[in-house]
Amino acid sequence: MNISQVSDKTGLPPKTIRYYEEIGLVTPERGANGYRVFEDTHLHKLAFLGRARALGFSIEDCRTLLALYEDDTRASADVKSIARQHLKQINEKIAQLQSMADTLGHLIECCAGDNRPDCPILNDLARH
Amino acid sequence: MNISQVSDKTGLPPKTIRYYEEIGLVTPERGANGYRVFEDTHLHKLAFLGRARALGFSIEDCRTLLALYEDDTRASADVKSIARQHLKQINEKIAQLQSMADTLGHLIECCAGDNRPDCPILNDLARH
DNA sequence: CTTGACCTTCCAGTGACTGGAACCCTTATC
DNA sequence: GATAAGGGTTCCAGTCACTGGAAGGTCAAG
Repeated sequence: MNISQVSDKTGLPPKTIRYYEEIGLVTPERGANGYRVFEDTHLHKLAFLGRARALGFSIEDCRTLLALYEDDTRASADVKSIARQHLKQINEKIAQLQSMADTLGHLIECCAGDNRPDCPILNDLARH
Repeated sequence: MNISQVSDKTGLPPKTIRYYEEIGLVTPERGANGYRVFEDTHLHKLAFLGRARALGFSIEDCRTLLALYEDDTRASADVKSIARQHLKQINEKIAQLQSMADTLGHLIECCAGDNRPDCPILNDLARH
């Protein structure tokens, strides 16, 4: 399989696939012409990576998850621990964004949004 | 005022203040010794920037907001428009993170987290 | 034989800083 | 006057996970 077929099947851009090879997440062989040759195992791994990334896991988490996936003697506790930690960070991020959104929403409501210069948003940013 | 005093008063690290100068957000004079000399106006602008960044505005948005702030003939509608657009992006990001969190939370609940290898989290990531 | 769609590598850029090295200036103390 | 601590300065590299683009090799169809 060539890279564009893998791209189509996994939804990952070719650039991303090459990048994943560069950082050692997949290691496809090369054909006589220098093209990467992907096997089903690579396809499978890349799809795994795509889904893990879609859940927001960092590349390093993905590397660990992939290693755990390949390790028959893994403990599910290890996977769960990574996922829990990640979920915690997501929730913290959500809280932070929500706080921003609340503040912004309030300021926006207070702003007339007309052609006069008075603006509670700027007033708040400039508060002394 | 020297940079560390400005840092103390604004809460911005000196590195960040230098960076803001580099990209033209503030333009302090220099003393005979080459040190940056900050006036109250700079302090004020930097505090403004700190608060705008804390609300998640991009540097380019901050640049625009600062320009609007300094423009007596501004229309509050312009400020409101920037804020609205930003709020929209925040809300989109929250929705995306919330969706991740929901999926992750479900998978975590389903995972025994013991020393056996069976793991619904990995199964989901590896689904065919 | 040419065209167009592939593939390759390599380099640079993204955003908003952050860390570190190497070096200069100021102030206080000995 | 030497020295040491604690400022300040510049410049370069690194972060994260790609993404864009240039320059060039390969392949299949007409």
